Amino acid sequence: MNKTKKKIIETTIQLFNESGFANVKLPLIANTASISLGNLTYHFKKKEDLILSIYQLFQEELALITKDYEVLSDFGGMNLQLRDFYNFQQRFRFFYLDLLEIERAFPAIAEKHHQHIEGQISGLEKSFVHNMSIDNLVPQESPRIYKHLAQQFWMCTVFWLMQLAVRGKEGTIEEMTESAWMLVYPYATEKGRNNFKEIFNTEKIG
Amino acid sequence: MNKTKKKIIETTIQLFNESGFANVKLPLIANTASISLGNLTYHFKKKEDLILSIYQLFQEELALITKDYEVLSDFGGMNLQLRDFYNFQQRFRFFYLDLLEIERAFPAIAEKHHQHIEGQISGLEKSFVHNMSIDNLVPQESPRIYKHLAQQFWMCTVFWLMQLAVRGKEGTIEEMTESAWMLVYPYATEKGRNNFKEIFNTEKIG
DNA sequence: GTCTATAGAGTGATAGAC
DNA sequence: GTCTATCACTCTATAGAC
Repeated sequence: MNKTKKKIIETTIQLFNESGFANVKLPLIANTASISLGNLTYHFKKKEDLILSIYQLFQEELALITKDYEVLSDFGGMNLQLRDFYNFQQRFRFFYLDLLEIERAFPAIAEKHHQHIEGQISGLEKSFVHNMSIDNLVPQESPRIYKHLAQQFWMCTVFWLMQLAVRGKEGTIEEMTESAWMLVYPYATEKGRNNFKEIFNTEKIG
Repeated sequence: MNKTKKKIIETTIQLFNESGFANVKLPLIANTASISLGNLTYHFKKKEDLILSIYQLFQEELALITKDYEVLSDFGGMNLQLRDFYNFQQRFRFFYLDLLEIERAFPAIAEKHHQHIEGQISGLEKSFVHNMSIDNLVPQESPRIYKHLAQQFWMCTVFWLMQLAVRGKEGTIEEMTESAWMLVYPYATEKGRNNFKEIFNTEKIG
Protein backbone atom coordinates (compact mmCIF):
# COMPACT_ATOMS: atom_id res chain seq x y z
CA MET A 1 0.00 0.00 0.00
CA ASN A 2 1.27 3.45 -0.91
CA LYS A 3 2.53 5.97 1.61
CA THR A 4 -0.25 8.55 1.28
CA LYS A 5 -2.94 5.88 1.62
CA LYS A 6 -1.31 4.65 4.83
CA LYS A 7 -1.10 8.19 6.17
CA ILE A 8 -4.79 8.75 5.42
CA ILE A 9 -5.78 5.54 7.17
CA GLU A 10 -3.72 6.19 10.30
CA THR A 11 -4.88 9.82 10.47
CA THR A 12 -8.51 8.73 10.17
CA ILE A 13 -8.17 6.12 12.93
CA GLN A 14 -6.63 8.76 15.17
CA LEU A 15 -9.43 11.24 14.44
CA PHE A 16 -12.11 8.59 14.97
CA ASN A 17 -10.58 7.80 18.35
CA GLU A 18 -10.37 11.46 19.32
CA SER A 19 -13.71 12.77 18.10
CA GLY A 20 -15.96 9.79 17.56
CA PHE A 21 -16.87 8.12 14.30
CA ALA A 22 -19.77 10.44 13.41
CA ASN A 23 -17.85 13.66 13.92
CA VAL A 24 -15.03 13.00 11.46
CA LYS A 25 -15.66 14.53 8.01
CA LEU A 26 -13.52 14.30 4.90
CA PRO A 27 -12.23 17.91 5.03
CA LEU A 28 -11.01 17.32 8.60
CA ILE A 29 -9.19 14.17 7.58
CA ALA A 30 -7.53 15.94 4.64
CA ASN A 31 -6.43 18.88 6.78
CA THR A 32 -5.09 16.70 9.57
CA ALA A 33 -3.20 14.53 7.10
CA SER A 34 -1.86 17.72 5.42
CA ILE A 35 -3.19 16.83 2.00
CA SER A 36 -5.94 18.35 -0.11
CA LEU A 37 -9.50 17.09 -0.13
CA GLY A 38 -9.11 16.29 -3.80
CA ASN A 39 -6.10 14.14 -3.08
CA LEU A 40 -7.98 12.31 -0.35
CA THR A 41 -10.81 11.39 -2.69
CA TYR A 42 -8.28 10.40 -5.32
CA HIS A 43 -6.99 7.66 -3.00
CA PHE A 44 -10.40 6.68 -1.69
CA LYS A 45 -13.08 7.33 -4.31
CA LYS A 46 -15.88 6.91 -1.75
CA LYS A 47 -15.82 7.51 1.98
CA GLU A 48 -17.05 3.95 2.37
CA ASP A 49 -13.87 2.68 0.68
CA LEU A 50 -11.83 4.34 3.41
CA ILE A 51 -13.97 2.85 6.18
CA LEU A 52 -13.76 -0.62 4.67
CA SER A 53 -9.98 -0.33 4.39
CA ILE A 54 -9.82 0.59 8.06
CA TYR A 55 -12.04 -2.34 9.00
CA GLN A 56 -9.78 -4.64 7.00
CA LEU A 57 -6.76 -3.37 8.95
CA PHE A 58 -8.76 -3.84 12.14
CA GLN A 59 -9.45 -7.45 11.18
CA GLU A 60 -5.85 -8.18 10.24
CA GLU A 61 -4.42 -6.82 13.48
CA LEU A 62 -7.12 -8.55 15.49
CA ALA A 63 -6.30 -11.82 13.76
CA LEU A 64 -2.67 -11.49 14.90
CA ILE A 65 -3.88 -11.42 18.49
CA THR A 66 -6.67 -13.94 18.36
CA LYS A 67 -4.66 -16.64 16.64
CA ASP A 68 -3.22 -17.35 20.10
CA TYR A 69 -6.73 -18.13 21.31
CA GLU A 70 -6.65 -21.34 19.30
CA VAL A 71 -4.23 -22.75 21.84
CA LEU A 72 -6.22 -23.50 24.98
CA SER A 73 -4.63 -21.86 27.99
CA ASP A 74 -4.94 -21.72 31.74
CA PHE A 75 -6.02 -18.51 33.47
CA GLY A 76 -2.53 -17.06 33.28
CA GLY A 77 -2.42 -17.55 29.53
CA MET A 78 -5.94 -16.20 29.10
CA ASN A 79 -4.97 -13.16 31.12
CA LEU A 80 -2.08 -12.40 28.79
CA GLN A 81 -4.46 -12.64 25.83
CA LEU A 82 -6.87 -10.34 27.64
CA ARG A 83 -4.16 -7.76 28.17
CA ASP A 84 -3.23 -7.91 24.48
CA PHE A 85 -6.88 -7.40 23.63
CA TYR A 86 -7.08 -4.37 25.89
CA ASN A 87 -4.16 -2.74 24.11
CA PHE A 88 -5.75 -3.56 20.78
CA GLN A 89 -8.93 -1.85 21.97
CA GLN A 90 -6.94 1.29 22.70
CA ARG A 91 -5.64 1.40 19.14
CA PHE A 92 -9.12 0.95 17.62
CA ARG A 93 -10.92 2.65 20.47
CA PHE A 94 -13.56 4.18 18.19
CA PHE A 95 -14.62 0.77 17.06
CA TYR A 96 -15.51 -0.29 20.59
CA LEU A 97 -17.31 2.99 21.26
CA ASP A 98 -19.19 3.44 17.99
CA LEU A 99 -19.67 -0.20 17.02
CA LEU A 100 -23.43 -0.10 16.56
CA GLU A 101 -23.27 3.11 14.55
CA ILE A 102 -20.66 1.56 12.26
CA GLU A 103 -22.63 -1.66 11.85
CA ARG A 104 -25.76 0.31 10.98
CA ALA A 105 -23.97 2.40 8.38
CA PHE A 106 -22.07 -0.52 6.80
CA PRO A 107 -24.04 -3.78 6.64
CA ALA A 108 -21.04 -5.53 5.08
CA ILE A 109 -19.06 -4.82 8.24
CA ALA A 110 -21.98 -5.85 10.43
CA GLU A 111 -22.20 -9.27 8.83
CA LYS A 112 -18.49 -10.00 9.17
CA HIS A 113 -18.42 -8.72 12.72
CA HIS A 114 -21.40 -10.81 13.86
CA GLN A 115 -19.49 -13.91 12.87
CA HIS A 116 -16.39 -12.68 14.64
CA ILE A 117 -18.33 -12.08 17.87
CA GLU A 118 -19.93 -15.52 17.94
CA GLY A 119 -16.51 -17.04 17.32
CA GLN A 120 -15.03 -15.07 20.18
CA ILE A 121 -17.75 -16.12 22.63
CA SER A 122 -17.60 -19.78 21.69
CA GLY A 123 -13.81 -19.61 21.94
CA LEU A 124 -14.14 -18.33 25.49
CA GLU A 125 -16.56 -21.13 26.28
CA LYS A 126 -14.05 -23.69 24.98
CA SER A 127 -11.36 -22.12 27.17
CA PHE A 128 -13.56 -22.38 30.25
CA VAL A 129 -14.44 -25.99 29.48
CA HIS A 130 -10.73 -26.66 29.02
CA ASN A 131 -10.01 -25.12 32.41
CA MET A 132 -12.71 -27.35 33.88
CA SER A 133 -10.91 -30.35 32.38
CA ILE A 134 -7.60 -29.33 33.96
CA ASP A 135 -9.27 -28.88 37.35
CA ASN A 136 -9.18 -25.08 37.44
CA LEU A 137 -12.96 -24.76 37.31
CA VAL A 138 -15.57 -26.77 39.21
CA PRO A 139 -17.64 -29.07 36.98
CA GLN A 140 -21.24 -27.84 36.79
CA GLU A 141 -24.49 -29.79 36.58
CA SER A 142 -25.62 -27.69 33.64
CA PRO A 143 -23.19 -27.05 30.76
CA ARG A 144 -25.13 -23.82 30.19
CA ILE A 145 -23.28 -22.28 33.11
CA TYR A 146 -20.03 -21.94 31.16
CA LYS A 147 -21.92 -20.73 28.09
CA HIS A 148 -23.32 -17.96 30.26
CA LEU A 149 -19.95 -17.27 31.81
CA ALA A 150 -18.38 -16.94 28.36
CA GLN A 151 -21.04 -14.45 27.34
CA GLN A 152 -20.60 -12.42 30.50
CA PHE A 153 -16.83 -12.43 30.16
CA TRP A 154 -17.22 -11.25 26.57
CA MET A 155 -19.67 -8.48 27.51
CA CYS A 156 -17.47 -7.27 30.33
CA THR A 157 -14.38 -7.01 28.16
CA VAL A 158 -15.91 -5.74 24.90
CA PHE A 159 -18.11 -3.08 26.50
CA TRP A 160 -15.51 -2.06 29.04
CA LEU A 161 -14.41 1.10 27.23
CA MET A 162 -18.01 2.00 26.48
CA GLN A 163 -19.18 1.75 30.07
CA LEU A 164 -16.28 4.00 31.09
CA ALA A 165 -17.22 6.47 28.36
CA VAL A 166 -20.92 6.71 29.20
CA ARG A 167 -20.00 7.16 32.88
CA GLY A 168 -17.48 9.87 31.97
CA LYS A 169 -14.69 7.96 33.69
CA GLU A 170 -11.12 6.95 33.01
CA GLY A 171 -9.89 3.45 33.72
CA THR A 172 -6.89 1.17 33.88
CA ILE A 173 -6.15 -2.19 32.33
CA GLU A 174 -6.01 -3.69 35.82
CA GLU A 175 -9.55 -2.62 36.60
CA MET A 176 -10.72 -4.29 33.43
CA THR A 177 -8.94 -7.58 33.98
CA GLU A 178 -9.99 -7.63 37.62
CA SER A 179 -13.64 -7.18 36.70
CA ALA A 180 -13.44 -9.91 34.11
CA TRP A 181 -11.74 -12.45 36.39
CA MET A 182 -14.12 -11.61 39.22
CA LEU A 183 -16.79 -13.22 37.03
CA VAL A 184 -14.80 -16.45 36.89
CA TYR A 185 -13.54 -16.59 40.46
CA PRO A 186 -16.70 -18.06 42.05
CA TYR A 187 -16.47 -21.08 39.75
CA ALA A 188 -12.76 -21.72 40.33
CA THR A 189 -11.37 -24.71 42.21
CA GLU A 190 -8.68 -24.40 44.87
CA LYS A 191 -6.11 -25.03 42.16
CA GLY A 192 -7.75 -22.43 39.93
CA ARG A 193 -7.75 -19.87 42.73
CA ASN A 194 -4.02 -20.32 43.23
CA ASN A 195 -3.74 -19.62 39.51
CA PHE A 196 -5.61 -16.35 40.13
CA LYS A 197 -3.30 -15.38 42.97
CA GLU A 198 -0.36 -15.43 40.57
CA ILE A 199 -2.27 -13.23 38.11
CA PHE A 200 -3.35 -10.69 40.67
CA ASN A 201 -0.02 -10.61 42.48
CA THR A 202 1.66 -9.86 39.18
CA GLU A 203 -0.71 -6.94 38.77
CA LYS A 204 -0.27 -5.88 42.39
CA ILE A 205 -3.99 -6.21 43.11
CA GLY A 206 -5.24 -7.56 46.43
CA MET B 1 -48.07 20.60 27.18
CA ASN B 2 -49.95 21.18 23.94
CA LYS B 3 -51.20 18.41 21.70
CA THR B 4 -48.90 19.02 18.72
CA LYS B 5 -45.85 19.18 20.94
CA LYS B 6 -46.77 15.82 22.47
CA LYS B 7 -47.33 14.33 19.02
CA ILE B 8 -43.91 15.56 17.88
CA ILE B 9 -42.20 14.08 20.92
CA GLU B 10 -43.85 10.68 20.65
CA THR B 11 -43.24 10.55 16.89
CA THR B 12 -39.58 11.38 17.39
CA ILE B 13 -39.11 8.71 20.07
CA GLN B 14 -40.70 6.17 17.73
CA LEU B 15 -38.44 7.20 14.84
CA PHE B 16 -35.33 7.16 17.04
CA ASN B 17 -36.20 3.64 18.12
CA GLU B 18 -36.82 2.50 14.54
CA SER B 19 -33.93 4.12 12.72
CA GLY B 20 -31.36 5.11 15.31
CA PHE B 21 -30.70 8.53 16.75
CA ALA B 22 -28.36 9.75 14.01
CA ASN B 23 -30.64 8.83 11.13
CA VAL B 24 -33.66 10.89 12.18
CA LYS B 25 -33.78 14.33 10.51
CA LEU B 26 -36.30 17.11 11.03
CA PRO B 27 -38.13 16.65 7.67
CA LEU B 28 -38.71 12.95 8.51
CA ILE B 29 -40.14 13.85 11.89
CA ALA B 30 -42.43 16.46 10.35
CA ASN B 31 -43.68 14.09 7.64
CA THR B 32 -44.26 11.20 10.04
CA ALA B 33 -46.13 13.48 12.44
CA SER B 34 -48.13 14.85 9.48
CA ILE B 35 -47.17 18.45 10.09
CA SER B 36 -44.99 20.86 8.14
CA LEU B 37 -41.32 21.39 8.81
CA GLY B 38 -42.10 25.02 9.62
CA ASN B 39 -44.62 23.96 12.22
CA LEU B 40 -42.14 21.58 13.78
CA THR B 41 -39.54 24.30 14.22
CA TYR B 42 -42.25 26.61 15.54
CA HIS B 43 -42.79 24.23 18.48
CA PHE B 44 -39.10 23.44 18.96
CA LYS B 45 -36.96 26.39 17.87
CA LYS B 46 -33.81 24.25 17.90
CA LYS B 47 -33.42 20.54 17.37
CA GLU B 48 -31.63 20.47 20.70
CA ASP B 49 -34.80 21.75 22.41
CA LEU B 50 -36.65 18.70 21.12
CA ILE B 51 -33.94 16.32 22.30
CA LEU B 52 -33.83 17.92 25.74
CA SER B 53 -37.62 17.66 26.05
CA ILE B 54 -37.38 13.96 25.22
CA TYR B 55 -34.63 13.45 27.78
CA GLN B 56 -36.79 15.19 30.36
CA LEU B 57 -39.64 12.80 29.59
CA PHE B 58 -37.12 9.93 29.80
CA GLN B 59 -36.05 11.10 33.25
CA GLU B 60 -39.61 11.56 34.50
CA GLU B 61 -40.74 8.10 33.42
CA LEU B 62 -37.54 6.55 34.75
CA ALA B 63 -38.10 8.27 38.09
CA LEU B 64 -41.52 6.61 38.32
CA ILE B 65 -39.83 3.22 38.12
CA THR B 66 -36.73 3.84 40.19
CA LYS B 67 -38.56 5.37 43.16
CA ASP B 68 -39.35 1.75 44.13
CA TYR B 69 -35.62 1.10 44.37
CA GLU B 70 -35.53 3.19 47.54
CA VAL B 71 -37.30 0.37 49.34
CA LEU B 72 -34.76 -2.41 49.82
CA SER B 73 -36.12 -5.68 48.45
CA ASP B 74 -35.26 -9.35 48.34
CA PHE B 75 -34.39 -11.01 45.01
CA GLY B 76 -38.05 -11.40 44.11
CA GLY B 77 -38.65 -7.69 44.55
CA MET B 78 -35.48 -6.79 42.68
CA ASN B 79 -36.57 -9.04 39.85
CA LEU B 80 -39.88 -7.19 39.50
CA GLN B 81 -37.95 -3.92 39.34
CA LEU B 82 -35.67 -5.43 36.74
CA ARG B 83 -38.64 -6.45 34.59
CA ASP B 84 -40.07 -2.93 34.84
CA PHE B 85 -36.70 -1.58 33.78
CA TYR B 86 -36.62 -3.90 30.77
CA ASN B 87 -39.99 -2.62 29.60
CA PHE B 88 -38.81 0.93 30.11
CA GLN B 89 -35.77 0.17 27.95
CA GLN B 90 -38.09 -0.96 25.17
CA ARG B 91 -39.90 2.37 25.21
CA PHE B 92 -36.66 4.38 25.11
CA ARG B 93 -34.74 1.76 23.19
CA PHE B 94 -32.76 4.35 21.21
CA PHE B 95 -31.37 5.76 24.41
CA TYR B 96 -29.79 2.43 25.37
CA LEU B 97 -28.43 1.92 21.86
CA ASP B 98 -27.15 5.41 21.09
CA LEU B 99 -26.28 6.57 24.59
CA LEU B 100 -22.70 7.59 23.91
CA GLU B 101 -23.64 9.43 20.72
CA ILE B 102 -26.29 11.37 22.63
CA GLU B 103 -23.95 12.17 25.51
CA ARG B 104 -21.32 13.43 23.08
CA ALA B 105 -23.77 15.66 21.24
CA PHE B 106 -25.42 17.06 24.39
CA PRO B 107 -23.05 17.60 27.30
CA ALA B 108 -25.95 18.78 29.48
CA ILE B 109 -27.52 15.34 29.13
CA ALA B 110 -24.18 13.65 29.74
CA GLU B 111 -23.70 15.37 33.06
CA LYS B 112 -27.17 14.54 34.34
CA HIS B 113 -26.87 10.98 33.13
CA HIS B 114 -23.48 10.36 34.76
CA GLN B 115 -25.04 11.18 38.11
CA HIS B 116 -27.99 8.92 37.38
CA ILE B 117 -25.69 6.00 36.55
CA GLU B 118 -23.61 6.30 39.72
CA GLY B 119 -26.84 6.46 41.72
CA GLN B 120 -28.12 3.33 40.04
CA ILE B 121 -24.94 1.35 40.71
CA SER B 122 -24.67 2.41 44.34
CA GLY B 123 -28.38 1.59 44.77
CA LEU B 124 -27.69 -1.92 43.48
CA GLU B 125 -24.78 -2.25 45.90
CA LYS B 126 -27.06 -1.25 48.77
CA SER B 127 -29.59 -3.85 47.67
CA PHE B 128 -26.94 -6.57 47.65
CA VAL B 129 -25.65 -5.54 51.07
CA HIS B 130 -29.26 -5.61 52.29
CA ASN B 131 -29.67 -9.13 50.93
CA MET B 132 -26.49 -10.09 52.74
CA SER B 133 -28.01 -8.77 55.96
CA ILE B 134 -31.17 -10.86 55.49
CA ASP B 135 -29.09 -13.98 54.83
CA ASN B 136 -29.72 -14.22 51.08
CA LEU B 137 -26.10 -13.54 50.19
CA VAL B 138 -22.97 -14.96 51.81
CA PRO B 139 -20.93 -12.37 53.73
CA GLN B 140 -17.62 -11.69 51.95
CA GLU B 141 -14.20 -10.93 53.38
CA SER B 142 -13.86 -7.93 51.09
CA PRO B 143 -16.76 -5.46 50.79
CA ARG B 144 -15.46 -4.74 47.31
CA ILE B 145 -17.04 -7.97 46.12
CA TYR B 146 -20.55 -6.53 46.24
CA LYS B 147 -19.35 -3.28 44.72
CA HIS B 148 -18.07 -5.31 41.78
CA LEU B 149 -21.22 -7.36 41.65
CA ALA B 150 -23.34 -4.20 41.51
CA GLN B 151 -21.25 -2.89 38.65
CA GLN B 152 -21.50 -6.14 36.73
CA PHE B 153 -25.24 -6.37 37.31
CA TRP B 154 -25.59 -2.81 36.04
CA MET B 155 -23.46 -3.48 32.94
CA CYS B 156 -25.35 -6.64 32.13
CA THR B 157 -28.75 -4.97 32.31
CA VAL B 158 -27.94 -1.56 30.79
CA PHE B 159 -25.94 -2.91 27.84
CA TRP B 160 -28.24 -5.87 27.26
CA LEU B 161 -30.06 -4.33 24.28
CA MET B 162 -26.80 -3.11 22.82
CA GLN B 163 -25.07 -6.47 22.95
CA LEU B 164 -28.07 -8.00 21.18
CA ALA B 165 -27.94 -5.23 18.56
CA VAL B 166 -24.23 -5.54 17.78
CA ARG B 167 -24.64 -9.33 17.52
CA GLY B 168 -27.65 -8.91 15.22
CA LYS B 169 -29.82 -10.95 17.56
CA GLU B 170 -33.27 -10.75 19.09
CA GLY B 171 -33.81 -11.52 22.75
CA THR B 172 -36.40 -12.03 25.46
CA ILE B 173 -36.86 -10.48 28.85
CA GLU B 174 -36.25 -13.89 30.41
CA GLU B 175 -32.82 -14.17 28.81
CA MET B 176 -31.93 -10.80 30.24
CA THR B 177 -33.09 -11.51 33.78
CA GLU B 178 -31.50 -14.96 33.71
CA SER B 179 -28.13 -13.51 32.70
CA ALA B 180 -28.33 -10.87 35.40
CA TRP B 181 -29.27 -13.30 38.19
CA MET B 182 -26.63 -15.76 37.05
CA LEU B 183 -24.12 -13.15 38.20
CA VAL B 184 -25.60 -13.17 41.69
CA TYR B 185 -26.26 -16.88 42.06
CA PRO B 186 -22.71 -17.93 43.06
CA TYR B 187 -22.85 -15.58 46.05
CA ALA B 188 -26.27 -16.67 47.26
CA THR B 189 -26.90 -18.62 50.47
CA GLU B 190 -29.16 -21.68 50.63
CA LYS B 191 -32.00 -19.34 51.58
CA GLY B 192 -31.13 -17.00 48.73
CA ARG B 193 -31.08 -19.87 46.24
CA ASN B 194 -34.58 -20.87 47.27
CA ASN B 195 -35.52 -17.28 46.56
CA PHE B 196 -34.10 -17.74 43.06
CA LYS B 197 -36.06 -20.94 42.53
CA GLU B 198 -39.28 -18.99 42.94
CA ILE B 199 -38.14 -16.37 40.43
CA PHE B 200 -37.01 -18.85 37.83
CA ASN B 201 -40.03 -21.13 38.27
CA THR B 202 -42.29 -18.15 37.70
CA GLU B 203 -40.46 -17.50 34.49
CA LYS B 204 -40.46 -21.17 33.54
CA ILE B 205 -36.68 -21.30 33.32
CA GLY B 206 -34.80 -24.36 34.53
C1' DG C 1 -50.70 27.65 15.04
C1' DT C 2 -49.84 26.17 10.63
C1' DC C 3 -48.25 26.55 6.17
C1' DT C 4 -44.81 27.32 1.87
C1' DA C 5 -40.55 28.95 0.45
C1' DT C 6 -35.91 29.68 1.02
C1' DA C 7 -31.66 31.12 3.21
C1' DG C 8 -27.23 29.50 4.94
C1' DA C 9 -23.84 26.20 6.38
C1' DG C 10 -21.82 21.86 5.67
C1' DT C 11 -20.49 17.56 3.31
C1' DG C 12 -19.27 14.09 -0.25
C1' DA C 13 -17.78 13.79 -4.67
C1' DT C 14 -16.13 15.56 -9.36
C1' DA C 15 -13.45 18.36 -13.03
C1' DG C 16 -9.56 19.89 -14.83
C1' DA C 17 -4.87 22.26 -14.37
C1' DC C 18 -0.18 21.22 -13.07
C1' DG D 1 -0.17 12.16 -7.48
C1' DT D 2 -1.49 16.44 -5.96
C1' DC D 3 -3.72 20.62 -6.19
C1' DT D 4 -7.77 24.38 -6.56
C1' DA D 5 -12.36 25.19 -7.62
C1' DT D 6 -16.92 23.93 -7.65
C1' DC D 7 -21.10 21.15 -8.15
C1' DA D 8 -24.99 18.80 -6.08
C1' DC D 9 -27.12 17.53 -2.23
C1' DT D 10 -28.66 17.44 2.65
C1' DC D 11 -29.98 19.45 6.75
C1' DT D 12 -31.18 23.05 10.18
C1' DA D 13 -33.25 27.24 10.82
C1' DT D 14 -35.74 31.55 9.40
C1' DA D 15 -39.23 34.69 6.89
C1' DG D 16 -43.52 35.90 5.87
C1' DA D 17 -48.40 34.74 4.21
C1' DC D 18 -52.68 32.86 5.93
